[in-house]
Amino acid sequence: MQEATCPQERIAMLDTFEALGGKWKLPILRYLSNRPDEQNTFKKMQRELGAISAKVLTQELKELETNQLITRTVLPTKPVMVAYQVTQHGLTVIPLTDQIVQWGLNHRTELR
Amino acid sequence: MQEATCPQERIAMLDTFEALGGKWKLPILRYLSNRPDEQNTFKKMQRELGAISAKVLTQELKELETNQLITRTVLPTKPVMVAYQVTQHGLTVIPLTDQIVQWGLNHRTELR
DNA sequence: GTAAGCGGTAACCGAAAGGAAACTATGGGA
DNA sequence: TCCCATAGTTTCCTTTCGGTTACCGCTTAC
Repeated sequence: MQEATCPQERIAMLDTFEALGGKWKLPILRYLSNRPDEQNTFKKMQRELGAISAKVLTQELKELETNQLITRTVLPTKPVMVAYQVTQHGLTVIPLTDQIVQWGLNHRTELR
Repeated sequence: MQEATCPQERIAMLDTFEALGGKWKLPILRYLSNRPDEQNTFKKMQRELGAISAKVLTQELKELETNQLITRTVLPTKPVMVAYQVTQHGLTVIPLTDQIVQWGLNHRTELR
């Protein structure tokens, strides 16, 4: 009897969703990859990303850092600032998000 | 001042998640795309996909049909059977899922 | 008649996700 | 002294997601 679904594929997909799942991780990675040379501080990101709360932003940034997709740097400024940057590994997500965007555009035209 | 995030990209991503989101839609599409010539009936899929409940399977299939990613055919058998097939449009999801699988594999090796 | 297989539907539940508001600690300026 | 800004943390709340169980109508086999 044939295998229902290839288990290692399922596991790989689950790995991806675990690292990139959640409402804001992909937007955050796209945001940071568009601003590789700026001081992407917490408050600046919160202002510019849209309607994300501090709690969720903290959470998503932590998980991205755990998965080595971004780095966190504390700056020696007077009110301490923290800057986030996308890593080399984090940049590998961009082609994937590009394809997600492309599929969404195509899907919309497909439905008329 | 620069745009925080390109709004049309965000919308396209949300479109994709709306059509493909949920625990089982991608596995179902991969399952069906691997069996284009079989009678993929409800019960057979439920048995072979793993731990999916009838309620959720019904739900996911409905949404996939709404988005024209699969077709639903009632067969003229004595106990009525229903067969599902992936559409041409549904097949366009496969390259995307391939990349999701690939990224998951790569991510695992990246973390050692 | 009764049980089994088909393709569902309806009611209920618990867990998780995400958002709002208040709060922390630090330091600078009026 | 009070207020502002930084970067969070904590508590509470609502919504959503997926799963369990029971049930329906239909047909065939025992």
